[in-house]
Amino acid sequence: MKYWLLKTEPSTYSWNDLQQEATQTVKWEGVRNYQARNFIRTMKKGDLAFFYHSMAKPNIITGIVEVVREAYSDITASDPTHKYYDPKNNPGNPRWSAFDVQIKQNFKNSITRDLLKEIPQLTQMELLKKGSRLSIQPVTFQEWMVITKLPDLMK
DNA sequence: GCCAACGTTGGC
DNA sequence: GCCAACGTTGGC
Repeated sequence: MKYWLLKTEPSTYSWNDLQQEATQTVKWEGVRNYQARNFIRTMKKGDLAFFYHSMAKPNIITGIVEVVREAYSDITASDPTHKYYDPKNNPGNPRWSAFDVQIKQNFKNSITRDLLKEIPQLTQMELLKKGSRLSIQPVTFQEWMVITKLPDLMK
């Protein structure tokens, strides 16, 4: 099993939006970056991911989601009316992939980016690297273990 | 194949 | 709102 971090701007799609979904599941569409797409294609059912709010005040990890459907063709790329439309997409050989995630755990206390930056074991984390823009990032087992323990410590 | 120009991301 | 860093595009 692998671990991930999924970035989203809450003004676009938030943790609260996900909680409102009938099945607490969402199609993760609109990724238009090759590196992120390649990660999507390695995802397996049961993989877990942190749900991260970027461009927010403050930036936080809100909880954990589980991959419930593995990579499939992102149809928004071939829909001219969709904001994620990609005119260069070839529907016969789709260039972009989507996947589905479902809420696994809601952190009673969100973990702020500021807190993550204070943890010595996380200095190498992709999210915290200068200039890091990847919207889908692998998280190491060690990082995962450190971070999942934080909500309890914050009580 | 190089690289300048451009548009976007995203922390601060 | 600023601006550094990044990925993509396109002329050459």
